[in-house]
Amino acid sequence: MKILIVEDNIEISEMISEALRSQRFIVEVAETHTEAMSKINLYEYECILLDVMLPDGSGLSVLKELKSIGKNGSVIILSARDSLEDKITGLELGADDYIAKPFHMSELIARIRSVRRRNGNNGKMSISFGNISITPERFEVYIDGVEVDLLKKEYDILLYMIERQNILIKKEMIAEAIWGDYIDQVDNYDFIYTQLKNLRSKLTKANADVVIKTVYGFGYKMCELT
Amino acid sequence: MKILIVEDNIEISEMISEALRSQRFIVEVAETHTEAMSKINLYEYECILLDVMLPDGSGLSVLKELKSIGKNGSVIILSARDSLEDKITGLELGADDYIAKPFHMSELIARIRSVRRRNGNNGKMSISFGNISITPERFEVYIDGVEVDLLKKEYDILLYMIERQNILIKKEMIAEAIWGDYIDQVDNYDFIYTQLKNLRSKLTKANADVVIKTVYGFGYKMCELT
DNA sequence: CTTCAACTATGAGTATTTTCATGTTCTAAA
DNA sequence: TTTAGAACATGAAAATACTCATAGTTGAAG
Repeated sequence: MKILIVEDNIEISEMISEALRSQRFIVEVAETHTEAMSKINLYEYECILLDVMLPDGSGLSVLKELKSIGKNGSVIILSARDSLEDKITGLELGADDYIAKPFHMSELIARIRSVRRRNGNNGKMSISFGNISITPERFEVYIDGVEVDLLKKEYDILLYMIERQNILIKKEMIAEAIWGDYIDQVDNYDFIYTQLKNLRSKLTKANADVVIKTVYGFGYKMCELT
Repeated sequence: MKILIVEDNIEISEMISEALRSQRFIVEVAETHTEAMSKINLYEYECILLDVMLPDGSGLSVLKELKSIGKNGSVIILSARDSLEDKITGLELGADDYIAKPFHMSELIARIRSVRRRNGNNGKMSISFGNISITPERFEVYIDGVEVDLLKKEYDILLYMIERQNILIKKEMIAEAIWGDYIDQVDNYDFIYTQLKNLRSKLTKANADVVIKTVYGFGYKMCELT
């Protein structure tokens, strides 16, 4: 899993590289439009993280050029501001996702994994946190190597939270991600409480060393047991 | 409320569809001038979102052609740039509104609603076929004016099929539309058979004058009772 | 440090969805 | 035209998801 970070600010790219390397990604960095293009021409990257602000041109022009020469690795746009304009232009040019700075590293990692899965890149990737490991292609969950039976909704929630490990997750986001449209303006979240209760109890019973913390008035956070 | 998005960029059209579907609109997408015209000839759309830049001709020519054959659904022009010519030409050709990219989804939705209101369709946004009528906003189904209780999956399927009335629908499409991704490679369609059985029996019990025909080896087709 | 209202947890009951076993219909090939 | 196998239908059972009533927690206001 080779990733190219196109970003002129060295502190930022270092921070990202470090986070990704700790997740066993192989990371390279390009600081300019020119450098990015020459690297892209020389090597294959499975995913490219593209800053929109570069010293010698917009990252979007890299994207454009990249698509015009027929490269098809996944591209995630990093934008300094939450600019809808960049987002639309980026997606229009063929980017796979968009993330606004500042972002949590784990959110970025979640996006990278999700983009990879969407693009069907090699089917054997598993995601893990603590002693929990998930194989999204097979809908299987292991804790300490032992398979755990989860119901579909429980599985959906667990996957969603593990992809966002250590991040505060609003209840609304969970509802939207797992239940989708039908959950527009609900007056209560009983269905989440119940699913979470059951999920938690299964995780505990299987001796998971991660825990779903409640953040009063906000949502939840999946953390490692200290 | 059926909406056609005429837009060649799939990322963008998907972003829009998703936003609209979450608002209970029924959305279809055409990627080219040709596809757009054939869909418009086949079905009635209450609103058409028209990108001005298409691979095989300007969206404006779709608009022109559409007006020349006397279709009167609302049309909203989506322009990649804030181009005054496009706006003027579009409105001159009979578009109902114009919105410049990038736009906020909420703005687009507001425009659609406003256009719809202007065109006098206020409030009742319902889809019907034979004596069946559905109010997607309220998840209600009426047959001969009498409300019929359907379970959620039954409702989903009915809505999906009514939207595609008189069209052959593959089982796979139903599965994908109603059950989503995790149905990928199933070895049987028992769940569809069962849902269909229950839906059919409810429709019959309520004296619907439409019927779900089976097309052996392919799927189903929703037809009016002859 | 109380109090109160909003928020969350939980067990049990209810409803919905899926699976299963079995029977029926359809189509292509003999 | 017969027949075999796949596709589909169906009722009932099993699995899953949701709702409800109730109880416990939290944090801000007094």
